[in-house]
Amino acid sequence: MTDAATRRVRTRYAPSPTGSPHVGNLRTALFSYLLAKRFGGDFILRVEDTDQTRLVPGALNDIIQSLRTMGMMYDEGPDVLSVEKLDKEKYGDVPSELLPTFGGDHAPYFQSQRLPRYREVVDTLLAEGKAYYAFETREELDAQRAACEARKIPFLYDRKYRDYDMAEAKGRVEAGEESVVRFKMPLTGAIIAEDAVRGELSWDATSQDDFVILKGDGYPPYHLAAIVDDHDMQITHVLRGEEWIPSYPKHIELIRALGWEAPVFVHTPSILGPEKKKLSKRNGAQPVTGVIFDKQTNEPIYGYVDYEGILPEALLNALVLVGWSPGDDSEVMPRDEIVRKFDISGISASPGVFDKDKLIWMNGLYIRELPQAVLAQRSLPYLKRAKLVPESPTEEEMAYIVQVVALEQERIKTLAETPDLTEYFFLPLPNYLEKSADKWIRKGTAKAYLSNLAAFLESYSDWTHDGLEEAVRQIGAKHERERGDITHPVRVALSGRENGPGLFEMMAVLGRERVLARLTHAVQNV
RNA sequence: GGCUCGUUAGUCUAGGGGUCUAGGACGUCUCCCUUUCACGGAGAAGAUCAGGGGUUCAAAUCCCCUACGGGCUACCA
Repeated sequence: MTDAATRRVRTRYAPSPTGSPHVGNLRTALFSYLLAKRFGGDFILRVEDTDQTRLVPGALNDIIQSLRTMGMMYDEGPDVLSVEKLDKEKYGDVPSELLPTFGGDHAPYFQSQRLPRYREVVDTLLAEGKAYYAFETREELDAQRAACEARKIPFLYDRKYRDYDMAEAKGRVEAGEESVVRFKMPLTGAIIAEDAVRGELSWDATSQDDFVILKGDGYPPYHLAAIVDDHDMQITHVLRGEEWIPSYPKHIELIRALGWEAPVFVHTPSILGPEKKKLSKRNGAQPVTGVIFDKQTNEPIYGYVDYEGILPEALLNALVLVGWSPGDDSEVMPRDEIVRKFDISGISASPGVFDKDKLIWMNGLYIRELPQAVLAQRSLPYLKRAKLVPESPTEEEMAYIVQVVALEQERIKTLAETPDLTEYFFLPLPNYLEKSADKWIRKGTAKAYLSNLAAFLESYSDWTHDGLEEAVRQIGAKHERERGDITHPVRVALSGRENGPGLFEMMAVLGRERVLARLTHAVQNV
């Protein structure tokens, strides 16, 4: 058994802070997180910020925020101190409450803060004749590429400096000439590497070229940095999107040249948008950042807009099912069950479309399982945003909110639709749907019935579900009404619409004052 | 164009040579429950397992070809 198989499992999520994560990114993070947790190992967040020109302020915050929201906080990664050192102009700020005070033993976790180490590795490669300086300018390279494209032949770097005299090269570098360092890839033969879900992958060496491992600006590109860090941070399993497969031969050759042991590589299938294209911001992938709730009080801590009112636990459950299956028919699984069942063998090789409908269905399932008070707390940001409830509800107002939300619980599919579903409970008077008013209030003898009911209810004492049902049915019967003819006019008068919770529990929650006011209003003004 | 990965119903998936006349879930439709909607329950439609060749007594499952789709093809990640 190899060392890697017996070592403590350590996985990593290594995003580049060039944008907010979307479900595709997050799913890769999730798989990494789950694998680590499955085997009691460590999940590491490493920030791949070697391209300083593409940094997007706020991206870092969103990356950390989304991990927190999803309950997959890293065991090692950026901490308060390392984030403080960052240029806020370029990275944006991250609230320190979001960050651990101590990042871990393998700091720094920002590649931009690890430059000396990369330089060291590059120097070793240079000294061993496994890499070389190259002096083409970007413009020259671009011209070569363009020429190849024009002739419709594949462009590969021509390795002009591969055998260039090292002393001479060093002289030019020391003289201040701009240069890059390139890695000597094998010239012939097959490059074979193992992928944990696809098996053996193979490339012909002639399809590869000598890629850059140190850029002109002194930063390493991904290929070098990731390999060095994965080694230094003792990563045992690299889970990354399948878009990395083409550069896998570069990585494996680098690892071999350095004499290191390779981690297990797991290329996860892409998540596709509805157009069957890989998910990206361009085809409608929305960033996943979320409302974060305090564990004790369930109060929202950060006012983020989340993934369309989706509960993190539902998103996690729905997401894990794209590209992974436990092997049996289970789908709705609490997080600890997912952790228990997660394994590389269940990861599929084929890309999948993320099914929004199924997510929403699953979210409804999770919402129905929420205790009423928790559901109310989680709906609160949405209700506040819609200005239906005050910024700081009193205890009494909160109690009403809980009752209201509880009535709609089985109808709520996403938190975002809570305001629409419940607005008539909070508005002074409901917004009457024309169609519903025409059908149930303005037609026939409905108004006489409603006005009679209002009069009766004014002095009615049994203001409970059963009591109210008794009262309404009694008055309804007097007007020779049956079934829907009894309830619908009342329902529309009270809520302005035809659909909603059971009429009598609705009346009980609304209370006498609101009920009478609305009945009267419906008779007189609708 | 080159390289590379993939291909089971609209979607996510199970299955890895015989038990597959292909199982589950979302979505769709029908019915039941019911004061409405929803929930819940029962059922239905929907897949020649991309196509074609092999291998085998036997293939969704193994091999090859083709088609289609994705990805990569930077001093981006």
